[in-house]
Amino acid sequence: MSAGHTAVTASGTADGEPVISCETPQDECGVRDVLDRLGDKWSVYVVVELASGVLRFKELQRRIHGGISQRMLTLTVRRLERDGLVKRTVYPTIPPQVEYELTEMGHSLTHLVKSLADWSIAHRPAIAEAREAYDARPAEDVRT
Amino acid sequence: MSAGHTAVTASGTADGEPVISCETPQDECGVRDVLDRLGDKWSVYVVVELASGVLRFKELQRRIHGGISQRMLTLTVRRLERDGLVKRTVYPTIPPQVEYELTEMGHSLTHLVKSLADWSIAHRPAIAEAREAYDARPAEDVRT
DNA sequence: CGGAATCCATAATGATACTG
DNA sequence: CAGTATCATTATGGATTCCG
Repeated sequence: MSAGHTAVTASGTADGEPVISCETPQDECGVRDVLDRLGDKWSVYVVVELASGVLRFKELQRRIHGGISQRMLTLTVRRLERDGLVKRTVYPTIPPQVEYELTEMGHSLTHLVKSLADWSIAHRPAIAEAREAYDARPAEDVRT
Repeated sequence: MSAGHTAVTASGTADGEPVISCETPQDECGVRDVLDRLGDKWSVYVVVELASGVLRFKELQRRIHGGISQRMLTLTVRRLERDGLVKRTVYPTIPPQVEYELTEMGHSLTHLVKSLADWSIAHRPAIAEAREAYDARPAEDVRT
Protein backbone atom coordinates (compact mmCIF):
# COMPACT_ATOMS: atom_id res chain seq x y z
CA MET A 1 0.00 0.00 0.00
CA SER A 2 1.14 3.44 0.73
CA ALA A 3 3.76 1.50 2.44
CA GLY A 4 6.13 2.74 -0.15
CA HIS A 5 8.67 3.42 2.42
CA THR A 6 7.63 5.53 5.19
CA ALA A 7 10.97 4.42 6.35
CA VAL A 8 12.23 4.52 9.77
CA THR A 9 13.88 7.82 9.98
CA ALA A 10 16.51 7.30 12.52
CA SER A 11 18.53 10.30 13.40
CA GLY A 12 21.75 8.73 14.34
CA THR A 13 22.65 11.91 16.04
CA ALA A 14 25.85 12.24 17.92
CA ASP A 15 24.64 12.46 21.45
CA GLY A 16 21.03 13.00 20.68
CA GLU A 17 18.76 10.07 21.09
CA PRO A 18 18.45 7.92 18.04
CA VAL A 19 14.91 8.43 16.98
CA ILE A 20 12.73 5.98 15.24
CA SER A 21 9.74 7.53 13.66
CA CYS A 22 7.17 5.33 12.11
CA GLU A 23 4.83 6.90 9.69
CA THR A 24 3.17 3.78 8.50
CA PRO A 25 -0.45 4.20 9.35
CA GLN A 26 -1.93 0.82 8.62
CA ASP A 27 0.21 -1.09 11.02
CA GLU A 28 2.93 0.86 12.56
CA CYS A 29 6.52 0.17 11.80
CA GLY A 30 6.44 -3.20 10.30
CA VAL A 31 8.76 -4.20 13.03
CA ARG A 32 6.05 -6.47 14.17
CA ASP A 33 5.99 -7.87 10.70
CA VAL A 34 9.47 -9.17 11.10
CA LEU A 35 9.31 -10.09 14.71
CA ASP A 36 6.15 -12.03 14.24
CA ARG A 37 7.91 -14.02 11.64
CA LEU A 38 11.18 -14.38 13.48
CA GLY A 39 9.69 -14.24 16.90
CA ASP A 40 9.12 -17.91 17.25
CA LYS A 41 11.97 -19.79 18.73
CA TRP A 42 13.00 -21.60 15.63
CA SER A 43 12.76 -19.53 12.49
CA VAL A 44 15.98 -17.72 13.09
CA TYR A 45 17.79 -20.93 13.73
CA VAL A 46 16.55 -22.40 10.53
CA VAL A 47 17.68 -19.34 8.66
CA VAL A 48 21.05 -19.51 10.34
CA GLU A 49 21.61 -23.13 9.47
CA LEU A 50 20.35 -22.69 5.97
CA ALA A 51 22.68 -19.78 5.52
CA SER A 52 25.47 -22.28 5.04
CA GLY A 53 23.76 -24.02 2.21
CA VAL A 54 21.19 -26.53 1.14
CA LEU A 55 20.04 -29.01 3.72
CA ARG A 56 17.66 -31.91 3.90
CA PHE A 57 14.99 -32.16 6.52
CA LYS A 58 16.73 -34.58 8.79
CA GLU A 59 20.05 -32.87 8.50
CA LEU A 60 18.47 -29.53 9.27
CA GLN A 61 16.79 -30.98 12.30
CA ARG A 62 19.99 -32.52 13.53
CA ARG A 63 21.87 -29.26 13.30
CA ILE A 64 19.49 -27.11 15.19
CA HIS A 65 20.55 -26.21 18.64
CA GLY A 66 18.71 -27.91 21.41
CA GLY A 67 16.95 -30.26 19.08
CA ILE A 68 13.83 -29.07 17.40
CA SER A 69 10.99 -31.51 17.16
CA GLN A 70 9.87 -32.80 13.82
CA ARG A 71 6.62 -31.03 14.18
CA MET A 72 8.11 -27.65 14.90
CA LEU A 73 10.64 -27.95 12.15
CA THR A 74 7.90 -28.72 9.70
CA LEU A 75 5.78 -25.85 10.85
CA THR A 76 8.67 -23.44 10.90
CA VAL A 77 9.99 -24.39 7.55
CA ARG A 78 6.53 -24.24 6.03
CA ARG A 79 5.95 -20.77 7.27
CA LEU A 80 9.30 -19.64 6.00
CA GLU A 81 8.51 -21.18 2.68
CA ARG A 82 5.19 -19.48 2.52
CA ASP A 83 6.81 -16.17 3.26
CA GLY A 84 9.27 -16.69 0.48
CA LEU A 85 12.32 -16.94 2.68
CA VAL A 86 12.97 -20.58 2.08
CA LYS A 87 12.72 -22.72 -1.00
CA ARG A 88 11.61 -26.28 -0.68
CA THR A 89 12.40 -28.84 -3.29
CA VAL A 90 10.88 -32.27 -3.29
CA TYR A 91 12.46 -35.17 -5.09
CA PRO A 92 9.89 -37.92 -5.50
CA THR A 93 12.39 -40.66 -4.97
CA ILE A 94 12.26 -43.55 -2.61
CA PRO A 95 12.88 -42.79 0.07
CA PRO A 96 11.67 -39.26 -0.48
CA GLN A 97 14.14 -36.45 -0.36
CA VAL A 98 13.40 -32.85 0.38
CA GLU A 99 15.90 -30.07 0.21
CA TYR A 100 15.67 -26.70 1.85
CA GLU A 101 17.57 -23.59 0.95
CA LEU A 102 17.30 -19.90 1.47
CA THR A 103 15.86 -17.75 -1.23
CA GLU A 104 17.39 -14.46 -2.19
CA MET A 105 15.23 -12.77 0.36
CA GLY A 106 16.14 -15.33 2.94
CA HIS A 107 19.79 -14.61 2.41
CA SER A 108 19.21 -10.93 2.84
CA LEU A 109 17.86 -11.65 6.27
CA THR A 110 21.02 -13.44 7.14
CA HIS A 111 22.71 -10.12 7.51
CA LEU A 112 20.32 -8.98 10.15
CA VAL A 113 20.59 -12.20 12.02
CA LYS A 114 24.30 -11.75 12.07
CA SER A 115 23.89 -8.27 13.45
CA LEU A 116 21.67 -9.59 16.16
CA ALA A 117 24.20 -12.23 17.01
CA ASP A 118 26.97 -9.67 17.12
CA TRP A 119 25.01 -7.39 19.37
CA SER A 120 24.14 -10.24 21.60
CA ILE A 121 27.67 -11.42 21.94
CA ALA A 122 28.94 -7.93 22.54
CA HIS A 123 26.43 -7.16 25.24
CA ARG A 124 26.05 -10.48 26.90
CA PRO A 125 28.44 -9.64 29.72
CA ALA A 126 26.74 -6.33 30.33
CA ILE A 127 23.36 -7.97 30.43
CA ALA A 128 24.53 -10.64 32.83
CA GLU A 129 25.97 -7.94 35.02
CA ALA A 130 22.78 -5.92 34.91
CA ARG A 131 20.83 -8.95 35.94
CA GLU A 132 23.00 -9.67 38.90
CA ALA A 133 22.78 -6.08 40.01
CA TYR A 134 19.04 -6.13 39.61
CA ASP A 135 18.57 -9.36 41.47
CA ALA A 136 20.80 -8.18 44.25
CA ARG A 137 19.00 -4.91 44.64
CA PRO A 138 16.91 -5.00 47.83
CA ALA A 139 14.52 -2.10 47.30
CA GLU A 140 13.47 0.32 44.63
CA ASP A 141 15.73 3.09 43.57
CA VAL A 142 13.33 5.82 44.37
CA ARG A 143 14.07 9.35 43.51
CA THR A 144 13.89 11.41 46.65
CA MET B 1 24.15 -26.86 26.98
CA SER B 2 26.96 -26.59 24.53
CA ALA B 3 25.49 -28.66 21.80
CA GLY B 4 28.82 -29.69 20.50
CA HIS B 5 29.61 -27.81 17.37
CA THR B 6 29.20 -24.14 17.83
CA ALA B 7 30.15 -22.92 14.45
CA VAL B 8 27.80 -22.21 11.65
CA THR B 9 30.69 -21.71 9.34
CA ALA B 10 28.94 -20.79 6.20
CA SER B 11 30.67 -22.05 3.16
CA GLY B 12 28.99 -20.54 0.16
CA THR B 13 31.24 -17.57 -0.03
CA ALA B 14 31.94 -18.01 -3.67
CA ASP B 15 29.90 -15.11 -4.88
CA GLY B 16 30.06 -13.16 -1.70
CA GLU B 17 27.22 -14.68 0.20
CA PRO B 18 26.67 -13.22 3.59
CA VAL B 19 28.44 -15.46 6.00
CA ILE B 20 27.54 -16.13 9.55
CA SER B 21 30.35 -17.40 11.61
CA CYS B 22 29.72 -18.07 15.21
CA GLU B 23 32.71 -18.67 17.34
CA THR B 24 31.04 -18.25 20.65
CA PRO B 25 31.77 -21.35 22.65
CA GLN B 26 29.46 -20.86 25.61
CA ASP B 27 26.23 -21.42 23.83
CA GLU B 28 26.18 -21.29 20.12
CA CYS B 29 25.63 -18.04 18.34
CA GLY B 30 24.07 -15.95 20.96
CA VAL B 31 21.34 -15.33 18.50
CA ARG B 32 19.03 -17.09 20.84
CA ASP B 33 20.20 -14.76 23.55
CA VAL B 34 18.81 -11.80 21.75
CA LEU B 35 15.74 -13.42 20.36
CA ASP B 36 14.77 -14.76 23.72
CA ARG B 37 14.92 -11.28 25.02
CA LEU B 38 13.28 -9.65 22.06
CA GLY B 39 11.26 -12.63 21.06
CA ASP B 40 8.24 -11.77 23.05
CA LYS B 41 5.76 -9.65 21.23
CA TRP B 42 6.30 -6.49 23.18
CA SER B 43 9.89 -5.86 24.09
CA VAL B 44 10.79 -4.48 20.74
CA TYR B 45 7.84 -2.17 20.75
CA VAL B 46 8.77 -0.80 24.09
CA VAL B 47 12.28 -0.20 22.87
CA VAL B 48 10.95 1.50 19.80
CA GLU B 49 8.70 3.82 21.70
CA LEU B 50 11.32 4.56 24.28
CA ALA B 51 13.78 5.36 21.55
CA SER B 52 12.08 8.71 21.17
CA GLY B 53 12.55 9.65 24.77
CA VAL B 54 11.37 9.29 28.30
CA LEU B 55 7.86 8.03 28.84
CA ARG B 56 5.59 7.33 31.73
CA PHE B 57 3.83 4.04 32.15
CA LYS B 58 0.46 5.08 30.90
CA GLU B 59 1.85 7.05 28.02
CA LEU B 60 3.98 4.12 27.00
CA GLN B 61 1.01 1.83 27.13
CA ARG B 62 -1.07 4.20 25.09
CA ARG B 63 1.52 4.40 22.36
CA ILE B 64 2.04 0.75 21.85
CA HIS B 65 0.46 -0.64 18.78
CA GLY B 66 -2.51 -2.86 19.30
CA GLY B 67 -2.77 -1.98 22.92
CA ILE B 68 -0.66 -3.88 25.33
CA SER B 69 -2.29 -4.89 28.54
CA GLN B 70 -1.15 -3.38 31.79
CA ARG B 71 0.14 -6.67 32.90
CA MET B 72 2.23 -7.34 29.84
CA LEU B 73 3.67 -3.87 29.84
CA THR B 74 4.73 -4.31 33.41
CA LEU B 75 6.31 -7.65 32.75
CA THR B 76 8.02 -6.49 29.61
CA VAL B 77 9.36 -3.34 31.09
CA ARG B 78 10.57 -5.17 34.16
CA ARG B 79 12.46 -7.66 32.13
CA LEU B 80 14.04 -4.96 30.06
CA GLU B 81 15.00 -3.16 33.21
CA ARG B 82 16.53 -6.26 34.67
CA ASP B 83 18.55 -6.77 31.54
CA GLY B 84 19.83 -3.27 31.72
CA LEU B 85 18.14 -2.02 28.61
CA VAL B 86 15.68 0.24 30.30
CA LYS B 87 15.99 2.54 33.27
CA ARG B 88 13.05 2.99 35.57
CA THR B 89 12.70 5.99 37.80
CA VAL B 90 10.06 6.23 40.47
CA TYR B 91 8.91 9.53 41.86
CA PRO B 92 7.09 8.89 45.14
CA THR B 93 4.56 11.57 44.52
CA ILE B 94 0.83 11.40 44.64
CA PRO B 95 -0.29 10.16 42.34
CA PRO B 96 2.82 8.11 41.72
CA GLN B 97 4.86 8.78 38.65
CA VAL B 98 7.25 6.41 36.97
CA GLU B 99 9.43 7.24 34.06
CA TYR B 100 11.01 4.84 31.65
CA GLU B 101 13.91 5.49 29.38
CA LEU B 102 16.46 3.52 27.45
CA THR B 103 19.88 3.00 28.89
CA GLU B 104 22.98 3.34 26.81
CA MET B 105 22.74 -0.31 25.95
CA GLY B 106 19.09 0.06 25.16
CA HIS B 107 19.88 2.77 22.70
CA SER B 108 22.46 0.64 21.02
CA LEU B 109 19.75 -1.88 20.34
CA THR B 110 17.72 0.78 18.65
CA HIS B 111 19.97 0.51 15.67
CA LEU B 112 19.20 -3.13 15.20
CA VAL B 113 15.54 -2.56 15.62
CA LYS B 114 15.77 0.02 12.93
CA SER B 115 17.46 -2.44 10.65
CA LEU B 116 14.73 -4.93 11.29
CA ALA B 117 12.13 -2.36 10.54
CA ASP B 118 13.87 -1.34 7.36
CA TRP B 119 14.17 -4.91 6.21
CA SER B 120 10.59 -5.52 7.03
CA ILE B 121 9.36 -2.51 5.17
CA ALA B 122 11.53 -3.26 2.21
CA HIS B 123 10.42 -6.85 1.93
CA ARG B 124 6.84 -6.62 2.98
CA PRO B 125 5.55 -6.52 -0.58
CA ALA B 126 7.67 -9.48 -1.56
CA ILE B 127 6.48 -11.44 1.42
CA ALA B 128 2.86 -10.65 0.72
CA GLU B 129 3.39 -11.73 -2.84
CA ALA B 130 5.07 -14.95 -1.79
CA ARG B 131 2.19 -15.73 0.47
CA GLU B 132 -0.38 -15.24 -2.20
CA ALA B 133 1.57 -17.39 -4.56
CA TYR B 134 1.93 -20.05 -1.92
CA ASP B 135 -1.71 -20.03 -0.98
CA ALA B 136 -2.75 -20.16 -4.58
CA ARG B 137 -0.47 -23.01 -5.39
CA PRO B 138 -2.56 -26.15 -5.87
CA ALA B 139 0.04 -28.87 -5.66
CA GLU B 140 3.64 -29.30 -4.80
CA ASP B 141 6.34 -28.14 -7.08
CA VAL B 142 7.93 -31.48 -7.42
CA ARG B 143 11.13 -31.95 -9.24
CA THR B 144 10.56 -34.44 -12.01
C1' DC C 1 12.72 -40.10 4.71
C1' DG C 2 9.54 -36.55 5.31
C1' DG C 3 5.56 -35.34 7.15
C1' DA C 4 0.61 -35.21 8.70
C1' DA C 5 -2.54 -36.02 12.60
C1' DT C 6 -3.53 -36.37 17.28
C1' DC C 7 -3.11 -35.72 22.22
C1' DC C 8 -1.08 -33.37 26.01
C1' DA C 9 1.74 -30.05 28.95
C1' DT C 10 2.99 -25.50 29.65
C1' DA C 11 4.15 -20.87 28.58
C1' DA C 12 2.33 -16.46 26.99
C1' DT C 13 -1.14 -13.12 26.97
C1' DG C 14 -5.55 -10.91 27.98
C1' DA C 15 -9.32 -9.36 31.11
C1' DT C 16 -10.72 -8.01 35.44
C1' DA C 17 -10.61 -6.63 40.11
C1' DC C 18 -8.11 -4.68 43.84
C1' DT C 19 -4.36 -1.62 46.24
C1' DG C 20 -0.82 2.03 47.81
C1' DC D 1 -1.16 6.56 38.28
C1' DA D 2 1.17 2.49 38.48
C1' DG D 3 1.08 -1.47 39.60
C1' DT D 4 -0.17 -6.53 41.80
C1' DA D 5 -3.03 -10.69 41.95
C1' DT D 6 -6.11 -14.05 39.82
C1' DC D 7 -8.46 -16.43 36.51
C1' DA D 8 -9.52 -17.76 31.68
C1' DT D 9 -7.92 -18.40 27.08
C1' DT D 10 -4.66 -19.20 23.56
C1' DA D 11 -0.45 -20.08 21.44
C1' DT D 12 3.41 -22.88 21.48
C1' DG D 13 6.09 -26.87 21.74
C1' DG D 14 6.85 -32.00 22.62
C1' DA D 15 5.79 -36.99 22.13
C1' DT D 16 3.68 -40.48 19.69
C1' DT D 17 1.54 -42.80 15.94
C1' DC D 18 0.41 -43.50 11.24
C1' DC D 19 1.13 -42.83 6.12
C1' DG D 20 3.05 -42.40 1.19
